[in-house]
Amino acid sequence: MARRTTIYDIAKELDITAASVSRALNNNPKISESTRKLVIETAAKMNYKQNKLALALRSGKSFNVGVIVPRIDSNFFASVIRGIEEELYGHKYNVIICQTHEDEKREFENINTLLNAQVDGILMSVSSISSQDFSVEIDRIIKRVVEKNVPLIFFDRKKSIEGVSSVTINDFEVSYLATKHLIEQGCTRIAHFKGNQFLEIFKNRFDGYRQALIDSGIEFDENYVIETRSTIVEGANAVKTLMKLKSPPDAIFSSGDFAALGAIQQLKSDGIRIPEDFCVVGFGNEPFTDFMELPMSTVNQVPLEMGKMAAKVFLERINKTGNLKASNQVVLTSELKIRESSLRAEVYK
Amino acid sequence: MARRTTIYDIAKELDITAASVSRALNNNPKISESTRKLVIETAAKMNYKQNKLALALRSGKSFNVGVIVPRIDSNFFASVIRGIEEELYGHKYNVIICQTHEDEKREFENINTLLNAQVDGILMSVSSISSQDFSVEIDRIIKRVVEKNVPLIFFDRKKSIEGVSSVTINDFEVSYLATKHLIEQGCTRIAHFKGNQFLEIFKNRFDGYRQALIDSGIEFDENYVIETRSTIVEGANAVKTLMKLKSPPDAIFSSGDFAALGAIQQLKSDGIRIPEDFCVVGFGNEPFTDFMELPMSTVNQVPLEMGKMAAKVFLERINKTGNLKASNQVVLTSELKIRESSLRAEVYK
DNA sequence: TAAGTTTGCGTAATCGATTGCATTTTTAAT
DNA sequence: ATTAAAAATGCAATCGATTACGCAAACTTA
Repeated sequence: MARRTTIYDIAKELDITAASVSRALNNNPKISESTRKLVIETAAKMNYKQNKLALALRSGKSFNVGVIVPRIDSNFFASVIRGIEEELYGHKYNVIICQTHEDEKREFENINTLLNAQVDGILMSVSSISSQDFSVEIDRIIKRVVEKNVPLIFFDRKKSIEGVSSVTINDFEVSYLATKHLIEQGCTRIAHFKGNQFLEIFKNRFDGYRQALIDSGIEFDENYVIETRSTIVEGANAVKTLMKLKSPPDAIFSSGDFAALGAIQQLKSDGIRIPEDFCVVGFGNEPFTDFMELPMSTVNQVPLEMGKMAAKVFLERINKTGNLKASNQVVLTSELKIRESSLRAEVYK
Repeated sequence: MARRTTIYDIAKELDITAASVSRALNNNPKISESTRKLVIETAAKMNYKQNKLALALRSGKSFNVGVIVPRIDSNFFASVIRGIEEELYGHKYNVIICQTHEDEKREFENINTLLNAQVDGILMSVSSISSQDFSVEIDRIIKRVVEKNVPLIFFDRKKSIEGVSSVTINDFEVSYLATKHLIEQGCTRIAHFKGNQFLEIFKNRFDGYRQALIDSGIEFDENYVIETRSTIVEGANAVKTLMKLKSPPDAIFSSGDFAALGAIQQLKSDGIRIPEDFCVVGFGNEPFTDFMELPMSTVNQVPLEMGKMAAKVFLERINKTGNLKASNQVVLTSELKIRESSLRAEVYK
């Protein structure tokens, strides 16, 4: 391996010291113009490239940020990461990706790995939490991150922890709107696929749904609420359960697109007409929702904006060394996309 | 910022030297059991975490690999990255993500950034190339990477460069199969949406398509081949052009799913029946292809396997220090997924 | 020309960990 | 008890860059 040129190599070449080379390359005023020119030329000639590792060790800044997501191959997370990368690119930061696969253990490991790698910040979306015990443990390690003063920014799946910034969408409001929309379409028995209630976003979606019912004078019925992960299979199973009720629902507001898709597939194979007999609204605006046989109503979580905003919050935090405890809770406005799966012709209402 | 504990802190605490602490923590045999125990306990108590930056500087191994993709928010690339991350996770490597947005300039920049960050390897899918000049320039910088002996592995969008490993799919063969399939369905005037011909994968897809025609005794007609990027708009426009021909085609084999989708949408709005009047096969197996009104035939590029394989090739390369020049060209078998957009009932053939 | 000021550059410490070599301590053998 | 061998530990260099400090040369100014 041809060893890479260092400032010492340049120094030797010019018979000066590495210190001068460093100064020449860093716009340090304590160097003569002539030497600077010489160094810069020689550096170019020798194809010198600064070793960021050495710089990072010395300066304490690695110019890497860690991003922790449950998985990367979902449109939402991939888009958020795209946003983060784009925003940070101009600021010379690199993005290190970690996946948890919704596994809390992996979450600890990832946080530790990133801290050991001396990242300058961590942007994360927390994993589904399987138990209160884990929740407590995660809180503990997160507090360690905060104590170390490593900027931590949650996006989407946040936890409310003092001193930690977050970027989320208006889950409650948009869920409220979605449910209201179903009511306006004439639906009266609206079911909900709720997500893991340890996660605030899913709690908020559930709350928004319930509040909309209450405000519309519709009785809230627990039997219409099923906890599902957002997969086609679980959505199909959930809707099967629902349709066995004495008084089955006539609409679903799902907290995830895939569960909604599973429900639609199941309903169709049962001969139920959508949207005439049954309306469905999903959540996430996965690309497929727009290309389906029946385009699905859903919520656009503005992932690109979310990623960019999370990156911006990180950059702000980095740039004000004082005022360390200030945390920043950004709430973006999401977009209810009404499509055919929940849009009834007037005659059906 | 509470400074992180270092081995020197532990050394001071126990009144020994950092060297001994290091040995104790690294299973070095030149240390007594008693000291080792003491050090390990104290390290735990003081919440010591190894600084990977210092280790990387000293050892020359950063345990980071760079991944360069045109964009991360496509199902294909996101899945490949997932595969890479999963495979490398167990080997303690981290993944740094870079996007080029199909911009050659960004591609240079990203390669340089990664080299400066001292990554232990680069896995990349090259960007669309806008001109021969750029192609030459990219070749030059890639050769620099090879000279520096930094492992470089192409996946999917490879370039043929000596000493560089690659993981691809059998683009020619599967395109041949897809075209043959269309012929078997009774299609006789098969068009092709080809991609950027500077990229081998698109060239291979085109060649596979053409060879299948020739081998089936169908005349190859240049007018049936249109270069498009894989977007809905370009696909729709391309099919408009095709349908204006004196003898319009009765099938399309598209080198991308989105262009195929655009074509289908356009054909439908023109009242053309699919698959009865017109068959379409895409490429990429984007999730939406399975959830469309008419599920689309396409090619599953096995991105997860591709990512894992690329990571494996990297690991192999790392682990054999000798035999440096050996490169590894892995070709995975992709899967033609025949769905309704190209599957005619017997009566129509 | 003497004194003070500025400029340019070298010396050496630092970031945190590892490791070859030297030295000390312990153990074993006679 | 003596000595050799073995084990444990310390010393100091190293990875590559930055920077406070100090010294010497050059430049001002009177």
